[in-house]
Amino acid sequence: MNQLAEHIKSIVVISDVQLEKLCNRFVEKHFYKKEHVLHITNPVNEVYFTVKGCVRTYVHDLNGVEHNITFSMEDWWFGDLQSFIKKTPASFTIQALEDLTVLAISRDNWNVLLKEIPEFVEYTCVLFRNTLFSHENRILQNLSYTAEERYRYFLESYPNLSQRISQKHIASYLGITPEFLSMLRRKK
Amino acid sequence: MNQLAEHIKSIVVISDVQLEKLCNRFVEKHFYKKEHVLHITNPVNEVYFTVKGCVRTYVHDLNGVEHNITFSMEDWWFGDLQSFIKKTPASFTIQALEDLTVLAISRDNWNVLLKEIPEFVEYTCVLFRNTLFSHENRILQNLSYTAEERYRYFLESYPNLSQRISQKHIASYLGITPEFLSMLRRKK
DNA sequence: CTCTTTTCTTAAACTACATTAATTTTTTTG
DNA sequence: CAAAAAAATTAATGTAGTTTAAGAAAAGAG
Repeated sequence: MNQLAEHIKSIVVISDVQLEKLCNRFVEKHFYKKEHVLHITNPVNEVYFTVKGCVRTYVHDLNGVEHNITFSMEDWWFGDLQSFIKKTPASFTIQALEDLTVLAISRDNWNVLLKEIPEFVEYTCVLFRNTLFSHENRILQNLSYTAEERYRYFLESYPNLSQRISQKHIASYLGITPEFLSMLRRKK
Repeated sequence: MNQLAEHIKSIVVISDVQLEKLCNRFVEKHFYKKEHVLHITNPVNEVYFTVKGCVRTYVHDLNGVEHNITFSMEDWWFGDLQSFIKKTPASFTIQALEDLTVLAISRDNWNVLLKEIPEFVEYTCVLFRNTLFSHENRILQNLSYTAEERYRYFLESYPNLSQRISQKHIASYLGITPEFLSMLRRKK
């Protein structure tokens, strides 16, 4: 539970008492590699903080092709936020890419924390904002950069991730085929 | 000033007294068509609520080519949020595409409202979340859809915008050349 | 450790979209 | 309203990235 506490303290000022009240609302969960944390069509009642391992969040397009939207690893949050908040069915599928330990928080506990712990409001606001900013940058990159430039940027930004995730999945994240990524890598 | 008040009331429950205190922190500003509301390299000290007109927010890539990131029109917020919050230099340029009336709020007033009016915190949180969700959808679309599909989706989502904005700018938003968009339109 | 499955690579043919450049249409401005 | 400037169209040629298919390498399972 300590890892979440550290993460929160790195973002907002909060007393240890409040921090403990906060952390008590989370439940540790485990998933095996390849297991689904969240499956489209299921209701979404939790979001997750990653303690150990990594996951991919993806969608199926109209032709049934999978597209990786994002990866998450230690100290990152993940989940289908849109469905969690709007109470709509999941639109993403989330799969563990390694054996996974997370801290899960239910919608009810989430709402309790928002009401009772102002620091949690602040913390989540900062998280939302940062996510929003990284989305902005990603949209911008898709418009401005070639696949090769996007790949190089991905390597720079997430050097450790690229060691842990198969190229097939990286290609899908970049919006290209694995074959083309393979060609880019050879060129280097 | 009424228009902003209406917009806020459509999102959060708030008393008329609070609403007036809130609205008083905004200043009305005018820009002519083609004028820049915000220019890269300038400091960012305001964000804007659109009363009348529309704007485009864009970047220059490494080759100097412009890419439209987003359009905003009546009842939409715009600005370089990232720079506004982090106090970094602007990374976007924002240009009026029509004669423009906005309500501007300075960083100082923004912070006052966040402290004094809890409903404003709630309101901005909802705005951030919605922006985040629409960014998510856009990233997803860039990965999954062809230019033609993205164009059709744009037309459906913003039928009035497509009447007011030149195709050159729409093409840039979609990440294609005006020539190719022209070809797609002929095919229809 | 072997068999099976999945992932990665290579290469040829193909397609969505870019580039260039000329022409027409629309918008802006004096 | 006429001249100039900007935007839109068309068409030929070029290229980044896809598709298909086959073989090599790596990972997973018994």
